[in-house]
Amino acid sequence: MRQRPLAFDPIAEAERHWRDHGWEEAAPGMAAVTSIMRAQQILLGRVDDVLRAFDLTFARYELLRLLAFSRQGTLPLGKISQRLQVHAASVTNAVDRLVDQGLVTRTPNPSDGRGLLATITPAGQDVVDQATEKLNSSVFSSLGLSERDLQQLFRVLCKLRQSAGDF
Amino acid sequence: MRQRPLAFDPIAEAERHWRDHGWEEAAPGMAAVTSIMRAQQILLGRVDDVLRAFDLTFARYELLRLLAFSRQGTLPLGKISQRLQVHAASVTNAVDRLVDQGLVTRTPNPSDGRGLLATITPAGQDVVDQATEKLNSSVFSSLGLSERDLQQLFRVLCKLRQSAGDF
DNA sequence: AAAGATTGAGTTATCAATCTTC
DNA sequence: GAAGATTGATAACTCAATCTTT
Repeated sequence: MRQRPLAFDPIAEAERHWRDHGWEEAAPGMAAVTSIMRAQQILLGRVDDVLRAFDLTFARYELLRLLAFSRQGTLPLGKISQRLQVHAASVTNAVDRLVDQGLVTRTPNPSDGRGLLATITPAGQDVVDQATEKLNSSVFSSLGLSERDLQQLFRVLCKLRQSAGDF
Repeated sequence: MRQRPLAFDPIAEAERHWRDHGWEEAAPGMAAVTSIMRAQQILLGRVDDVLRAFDLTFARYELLRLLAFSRQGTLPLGKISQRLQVHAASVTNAVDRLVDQGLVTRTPNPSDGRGLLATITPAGQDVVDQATEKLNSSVFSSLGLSERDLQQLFRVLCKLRQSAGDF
Protein backbone atom coordinates (compact mmCIF):
# COMPACT_ATOMS: atom_id res chain seq x y z
CA MET A 1 0.00 0.00 0.00
CA ARG A 2 2.83 2.40 -0.81
CA GLN A 3 1.58 5.91 -1.44
CA ARG A 4 3.30 9.03 -2.61
CA PRO A 5 3.59 11.70 0.08
CA LEU A 6 0.99 14.43 0.45
CA ALA A 7 1.97 18.07 -0.01
CA PHE A 8 0.97 18.96 3.56
CA ASP A 9 0.45 17.46 7.00
CA PRO A 10 -3.11 16.11 7.05
CA ILE A 11 -3.30 16.25 10.84
CA ALA A 12 -2.15 19.86 11.01
CA GLU A 13 -4.85 20.62 8.45
CA ALA A 14 -7.46 18.84 10.57
CA GLU A 15 -6.39 20.91 13.55
CA ARG A 16 -6.91 24.08 11.49
CA HIS A 17 -10.40 22.88 10.59
CA TRP A 18 -11.11 22.23 14.24
CA ARG A 19 -10.16 25.80 15.17
CA ASP A 20 -12.19 27.21 12.26
CA HIS A 21 -15.22 25.45 13.72
CA GLY A 22 -14.63 26.95 17.14
CA TRP A 23 -13.42 23.75 18.74
CA GLU A 24 -10.18 25.31 20.06
CA GLU A 25 -10.37 23.46 23.34
CA ALA A 26 -10.45 20.05 21.71
CA ALA A 27 -8.04 20.75 18.83
CA PRO A 28 -4.75 19.82 20.53
CA GLY A 29 -6.23 16.62 21.92
CA MET A 30 -7.67 15.70 18.53
CA ALA A 31 -4.29 16.28 16.91
CA ALA A 32 -2.50 14.23 19.56
CA VAL A 33 -4.95 11.32 19.36
CA THR A 34 -4.92 11.26 15.58
CA SER A 35 -1.12 11.40 15.57
CA ILE A 36 -0.91 8.42 17.89
CA MET A 37 -3.31 6.43 15.70
CA ARG A 38 -1.24 7.15 12.62
CA ALA A 39 2.09 6.51 14.35
CA GLN A 40 0.81 3.16 15.55
CA GLN A 41 -0.24 2.25 12.02
CA ILE A 42 3.21 3.15 10.65
CA LEU A 43 5.13 1.33 13.37
CA LEU A 44 2.96 -1.76 13.37
CA GLY A 45 3.55 -2.00 9.63
CA ARG A 46 7.32 -1.94 10.10
CA VAL A 47 7.20 -4.43 12.96
CA ASP A 48 4.95 -6.82 11.04
CA ASP A 49 7.25 -6.60 8.03
CA VAL A 50 10.11 -7.83 10.21
CA LEU A 51 8.08 -10.48 12.03
CA ARG A 52 6.58 -11.95 8.86
CA ALA A 53 9.89 -13.74 8.22
CA PHE A 54 9.40 -15.53 11.56
CA ASP A 55 5.71 -16.23 10.91
CA LEU A 56 4.80 -14.07 13.91
CA THR A 57 2.45 -11.16 14.55
CA PHE A 58 3.26 -8.45 17.08
CA ALA A 59 0.66 -9.92 19.45
CA ARG A 60 2.28 -13.35 19.35
CA TYR A 61 5.77 -11.83 19.58
CA GLU A 62 4.78 -9.94 22.73
CA LEU A 63 3.41 -13.10 24.26
CA LEU A 64 6.63 -14.99 23.51
CA ARG A 65 8.73 -12.13 24.85
CA LEU A 66 6.70 -12.05 28.06
CA LEU A 67 7.24 -15.76 28.60
CA ALA A 68 10.93 -15.47 27.75
CA PHE A 69 11.37 -12.81 30.44
CA SER A 70 9.46 -14.74 33.08
CA ARG A 71 11.35 -16.80 35.62
CA GLN A 72 10.49 -20.32 34.46
CA GLY A 73 9.38 -19.42 30.96
CA THR A 74 5.88 -20.17 32.23
CA LEU A 75 2.82 -18.06 33.04
CA PRO A 76 -0.89 -18.70 33.65
CA LEU A 77 -3.03 -17.60 30.71
CA GLY A 78 -4.93 -15.16 32.91
CA LYS A 79 -1.68 -13.50 33.95
CA ILE A 80 -0.75 -13.10 30.29
CA SER A 81 -4.10 -11.49 29.55
CA GLN A 82 -3.56 -9.05 32.41
CA ARG A 83 0.03 -8.19 31.55
CA LEU A 84 -0.59 -7.65 27.84
CA GLN A 85 -3.96 -5.98 28.49
CA VAL A 86 -5.73 -8.11 25.91
CA HIS A 87 -8.96 -10.08 26.02
CA ALA A 88 -8.82 -13.64 27.31
CA ALA A 89 -10.14 -14.86 23.96
CA SER A 90 -7.18 -13.23 22.22
CA VAL A 91 -4.78 -15.09 24.50
CA THR A 92 -6.53 -18.37 23.77
CA ASN A 93 -6.22 -17.67 20.06
CA ALA A 94 -2.58 -16.58 20.18
CA VAL A 95 -1.56 -19.56 22.32
CA ASP A 96 -3.37 -21.89 19.92
CA ARG A 97 -1.27 -20.58 17.05
CA LEU A 98 1.97 -20.67 19.06
CA VAL A 99 1.32 -24.26 20.14
CA ASP A 100 0.69 -25.20 16.49
CA GLN A 101 4.03 -23.59 15.65
CA GLY A 102 5.77 -25.53 18.40
CA LEU A 103 6.89 -22.35 20.17
CA VAL A 104 4.78 -22.80 23.31
CA THR A 105 3.14 -25.63 25.24
CA ARG A 106 -0.20 -25.45 27.06
CA THR A 107 -0.43 -27.47 30.28
CA PRO A 108 -2.81 -27.64 33.25
CA ASN A 109 -1.95 -25.39 36.17
CA PRO A 110 -1.02 -27.73 39.06
CA SER A 111 -2.07 -25.12 41.62
CA ASP A 112 -5.47 -24.30 40.09
CA GLY A 113 -7.57 -26.92 38.36
CA ARG A 114 -9.43 -24.26 36.37
CA GLY A 115 -6.32 -22.68 34.93
CA LEU A 116 -3.73 -23.40 32.27
CA LEU A 117 -0.07 -22.54 31.88
CA ALA A 118 1.72 -21.44 28.74
CA THR A 119 5.39 -22.39 28.61
CA ILE A 120 7.89 -21.29 26.00
CA THR A 121 9.77 -24.12 24.26
CA PRO A 122 13.47 -24.09 23.27
CA ALA A 123 12.33 -23.46 19.70
CA GLY A 124 10.26 -20.53 20.97
CA GLN A 125 13.27 -19.12 22.81
CA ASP A 126 15.25 -19.38 19.63
CA VAL A 127 12.66 -17.62 17.50
CA VAL A 128 12.00 -14.82 19.98
CA ASP A 129 15.73 -14.14 20.31
CA GLN A 130 16.21 -13.94 16.57
CA ALA A 131 13.10 -11.81 16.09
CA THR A 132 14.23 -9.44 18.84
CA GLU A 133 17.66 -9.02 17.23
CA LYS A 134 16.01 -8.11 13.96
CA LEU A 135 13.44 -5.78 15.52
CA ASN A 136 16.19 -4.03 17.48
CA SER A 137 18.34 -3.39 14.44
CA SER A 138 15.61 -2.78 11.85
CA VAL A 139 13.00 -0.87 13.83
CA PHE A 140 13.73 0.13 17.42
CA SER A 141 17.25 1.49 16.81
CA SER A 142 16.33 3.38 13.67
CA LEU A 143 13.20 5.38 14.34
CA GLY A 144 14.85 8.59 13.16
CA LEU A 145 14.17 10.29 16.50
CA SER A 146 16.70 11.69 18.95
CA GLU A 147 17.22 10.18 22.36
CA ARG A 148 15.53 13.26 23.79
CA ASP A 149 12.49 12.86 21.55
CA LEU A 150 12.15 9.21 22.52
CA GLN A 151 12.32 10.08 26.19
CA GLN A 152 9.69 12.82 25.85
CA LEU A 153 7.45 10.42 24.00
CA PHE A 154 7.83 7.78 26.68
CA ARG A 155 7.27 10.28 29.48
CA VAL A 156 4.08 11.77 28.07
CA LEU A 157 2.61 8.42 27.06
CA CYS A 158 3.51 7.11 30.50
CA LYS A 159 1.26 9.79 32.00
CA LEU A 160 -1.48 8.81 29.62
CA ARG A 161 -1.22 5.13 30.48
CA GLN A 162 -1.10 5.93 34.14
CA SER A 163 -4.21 8.09 34.04
CA ALA A 164 -5.91 5.27 32.13
CA GLY A 165 -5.33 3.00 35.11
CA ASP A 166 -2.73 0.75 33.50
CA PHE A 167 -0.56 0.71 36.61
CA MET B 1 -12.10 -6.31 29.65
CA ARG B 2 -11.64 -4.15 32.74
CA GLN B 3 -8.53 -5.09 34.66
CA ARG B 4 -7.14 -4.00 37.95
CA PRO B 5 -3.96 -1.94 37.65
CA LEU B 6 -0.56 -3.57 37.85
CA ALA B 7 1.83 -2.66 40.64
CA PHE B 8 4.45 -1.36 38.20
CA ASP B 9 4.86 0.01 34.68
CA PRO B 10 5.20 -3.03 32.41
CA ILE B 11 6.95 -1.02 29.70
CA ALA B 12 9.53 0.40 32.10
CA GLU B 13 10.13 -3.17 33.21
CA ALA B 14 10.61 -4.32 29.61
CA GLU B 15 13.14 -1.53 29.11
CA ARG B 16 15.07 -2.79 32.14
CA HIS B 17 15.09 -6.29 30.67
CA TRP B 18 16.35 -4.86 27.39
CA ARG B 19 19.29 -3.19 29.14
CA ASP B 20 20.01 -6.33 31.16
CA HIS B 21 20.39 -8.19 27.87
CA GLY B 22 22.83 -5.61 26.51
CA TRP B 23 20.38 -4.05 24.08
CA GLU B 24 20.93 -0.49 25.37
CA GLU B 25 20.88 1.01 21.92
CA ALA B 26 17.42 -0.33 21.13
CA ALA B 27 15.87 0.08 24.57
CA PRO B 28 14.52 3.65 24.22
CA GLY B 29 13.07 2.88 20.80
CA MET B 30 11.45 -0.30 22.08
CA ALA B 31 9.90 1.61 24.98
CA ALA B 32 8.63 4.35 22.68
CA VAL B 33 7.14 1.94 20.16
CA THR B 34 5.50 -0.19 22.83
CA SER B 35 4.11 2.94 24.50
CA ILE B 36 2.57 4.11 21.25
CA MET B 37 0.97 0.72 20.67
CA ARG B 38 -0.55 0.73 24.15
CA ALA B 39 -1.66 4.38 23.95
CA GLN B 40 -3.41 3.67 20.67
CA GLN B 41 -5.20 0.71 22.21
CA ILE B 42 -6.41 2.85 25.14
CA LEU B 43 -7.51 5.78 22.99
CA LEU B 44 -9.18 3.67 20.33
CA GLY B 45 -11.17 2.02 23.10
CA ARG B 46 -12.42 5.38 24.38
CA VAL B 47 -13.21 6.64 20.89
CA ASP B 48 -15.07 3.47 19.96
CA ASP B 49 -17.07 3.67 23.19
CA VAL B 50 -18.29 7.11 22.14
CA LEU B 51 -18.88 6.21 18.50
CA ARG B 52 -20.83 3.04 19.29
CA ALA B 53 -23.87 5.20 20.12
CA PHE B 54 -23.75 6.49 16.53
CA ASP B 55 -23.13 3.04 15.05
CA LEU B 56 -19.75 4.20 13.77
CA THR B 57 -16.18 2.94 13.97
CA PHE B 58 -13.22 5.33 14.04
CA ALA B 59 -12.40 4.38 10.46
CA ARG B 60 -15.88 5.30 9.25
CA TYR B 61 -15.92 8.44 11.40
CA GLU B 62 -12.65 9.59 9.84
CA LEU B 63 -14.05 9.00 6.39
CA LEU B 64 -17.18 11.03 7.19
CA ARG B 65 -15.10 13.79 8.74
CA LEU B 66 -12.89 13.96 5.67
CA LEU B 67 -15.92 14.32 3.40
CA ALA B 68 -17.50 16.89 5.72
CA PHE B 69 -14.36 19.04 5.49
CA SER B 70 -14.07 18.76 1.72
CA ARG B 71 -15.41 21.53 -0.46
CA GLN B 72 -18.46 19.82 -1.97
CA GLY B 73 -18.76 17.02 0.55
CA THR B 74 -17.46 14.81 -2.24
CA LEU B 75 -14.19 12.97 -2.90
CA PRO B 76 -12.99 10.22 -5.27
CA LEU B 77 -12.49 6.92 -3.46
CA GLY B 78 -8.83 6.88 -4.43
CA LYS B 79 -8.30 10.28 -2.85
CA ILE B 80 -9.88 9.00 0.36
CA SER B 81 -7.55 6.01 0.38
CA GLN B 82 -4.58 8.33 -0.05
CA ARG B 83 -5.65 10.86 2.59
CA LEU B 84 -6.52 8.30 5.26
CA GLN B 85 -3.55 6.08 4.34
CA VAL B 86 -5.68 2.96 4.21
CA HIS B 87 -5.98 0.17 1.66
CA ALA B 88 -8.41 0.68 -1.23
CA ALA B 89 -10.29 -2.42 -0.11
CA SER B 90 -10.85 -0.81 3.29
CA VAL B 91 -12.36 2.25 1.64
CA THR B 92 -14.67 0.08 -0.45
CA ASN B 93 -15.77 -1.70 2.69
CA ALA B 94 -16.27 1.45 4.78
CA VAL B 95 -18.19 3.19 2.01
CA ASP B 96 -20.40 0.11 1.63
CA ARG B 97 -21.36 0.34 5.29
CA LEU B 98 -21.88 4.11 5.18
CA VAL B 99 -24.10 3.81 2.09
CA ASP B 100 -26.14 1.14 3.90
CA GLN B 101 -26.49 3.56 6.80
CA GLY B 102 -27.61 6.35 4.48
CA LEU B 103 -24.70 8.57 5.51
CA VAL B 104 -22.91 8.58 2.14
CA THR B 105 -23.78 8.07 -1.52
CA ARG B 106 -21.55 6.40 -4.12
CA THR B 107 -21.76 7.83 -7.65
CA PRO B 108 -19.72 7.53 -10.86
CA ASN B 109 -16.99 10.14 -11.27
CA PRO B 110 -18.05 12.31 -14.24
CA SER B 111 -14.44 13.18 -15.02
CA ASP B 112 -13.09 9.60 -14.90
CA GLY B 113 -15.13 6.64 -16.07
CA ARG B 114 -13.05 4.27 -13.94
CA GLY B 115 -13.58 6.13 -10.70
CA LEU B 116 -16.30 6.66 -8.14
CA LEU B 117 -17.20 9.51 -5.84
CA ALA B 118 -18.32 9.30 -2.22
CA THR B 119 -20.60 12.13 -1.13
CA ILE B 120 -21.79 12.81 2.39
CA THR B 121 -25.57 13.07 2.80
CA PRO B 122 -27.42 15.54 5.08
CA ALA B 123 -27.95 12.66 7.50
CA GLY B 124 -24.21 11.99 7.35
CA GLN B 125 -23.46 15.64 8.12
CA ASP B 126 -25.80 15.43 11.07
CA VAL B 127 -24.24 12.29 12.48
CA VAL B 128 -20.64 13.43 12.04
CA ASP B 129 -21.41 16.75 13.75
CA GLN B 130 -23.02 15.06 16.72
CA ALA B 131 -20.25 12.46 16.96
CA THR B 132 -17.60 15.18 16.83
CA GLU B 133 -19.28 17.14 19.65
CA LYS B 134 -19.26 14.03 21.79
CA LEU B 135 -15.68 13.06 20.92
CA ASN B 136 -14.50 16.57 21.67
CA SER B 137 -16.12 16.70 25.08
CA SER B 138 -15.63 13.07 26.14
CA VAL B 139 -12.20 12.25 24.72
CA PHE B 140 -10.17 14.98 23.04
CA SER B 141 -10.69 17.65 25.72
CA SER B 142 -10.11 15.32 28.64
CA LEU B 143 -6.95 13.34 27.97
CA GLY B 144 -5.47 14.36 31.31
CA LEU B 145 -2.40 15.86 29.64
CA SER B 146 -1.23 19.46 29.73
CA GLU B 147 -1.25 21.67 26.67
CA ARG B 148 2.53 21.41 26.69
CA ASP B 149 2.48 17.62 26.78
CA LEU B 150 0.03 17.51 23.89
CA GLN B 151 2.21 19.80 21.84
CA GLN B 152 5.33 17.75 22.53
CA LEU B 153 3.47 14.62 21.55
CA PHE B 154 2.30 16.18 18.32
CA ARG B 155 5.73 17.56 17.52
CA VAL B 156 7.61 14.29 18.02
CA LEU B 157 5.03 12.19 16.21
CA CYS B 158 5.03 14.74 13.41
CA LYS B 159 8.75 14.01 12.92
CA LEU B 160 8.02 10.32 12.91
CA ARG B 161 5.26 10.63 10.33
CA GLN B 162 7.42 12.91 8.23
CA SER B 163 10.35 10.51 8.23
CA ALA B 164 7.92 7.74 7.29
CA GLY B 165 7.10 9.67 4.13
CA ASP B 166 3.56 10.67 5.07
CA PHE B 167 3.98 14.20 3.77
C1' DA C 1 -21.85 -17.50 42.86
C1' DA C 2 -17.22 -16.30 40.98
C1' DA C 3 -13.05 -17.15 38.25
C1' DG C 4 -10.44 -19.30 34.27
C1' DA C 5 -10.81 -20.50 29.80
C1' DT C 6 -12.99 -21.79 25.30
C1' DT C 7 -16.31 -21.43 21.49
C1' DG C 8 -18.90 -19.33 17.80
C1' DA C 9 -20.72 -15.21 15.75
C1' DG C 10 -19.86 -10.75 14.01
C1' DT C 11 -16.59 -6.96 12.38
C1' DT C 12 -12.66 -5.20 10.31
C1' DA C 13 -8.36 -5.03 7.83
C1' DT C 14 -5.18 -6.83 4.39
C1' DC C 15 -3.70 -9.19 0.22
C1' DA C 16 -3.91 -11.21 -4.33
C1' DA C 17 -6.65 -11.68 -8.20
C1' DT C 18 -9.90 -9.72 -11.28
C1' DC C 19 -12.61 -6.48 -14.04
C1' DT C 20 -13.32 -2.10 -16.30
C1' DT C 21 -11.76 2.07 -18.21
C1' DC C 22 -8.08 5.16 -19.43
C1' DG D 1 -0.13 -1.73 -20.07
C1' DA D 2 -1.53 1.13 -15.99
C1' DA D 3 -4.95 2.99 -12.74
C1' DG D 4 -9.44 2.74 -10.05
C1' DA D 5 -12.18 -0.22 -7.71
C1' DT D 6 -14.30 -4.67 -6.20
C1' DT D 7 -14.28 -9.50 -4.75
C1' DG D 8 -13.06 -13.57 -2.14
C1' DA D 9 -9.87 -15.67 1.02
C1' DT D 10 -7.42 -15.18 5.20
C1' DA D 11 -6.29 -13.57 9.73
C1' DA D 12 -7.12 -11.24 14.10
C1' DC D 13 -9.86 -9.10 17.64
C1' DT D 14 -14.05 -8.58 20.54
C1' DC D 15 -18.19 -9.93 22.62
C1' DA D 16 -21.68 -12.88 24.63
C1' DA D 17 -22.61 -17.38 25.89
C1' DT D 18 -20.98 -21.62 27.78
C1' DC D 19 -18.39 -25.04 30.49
C1' DT D 20 -15.53 -26.46 34.34
C1' DT D 21 -13.59 -25.85 38.73
C1' DT D 22 -13.21 -23.32 42.96
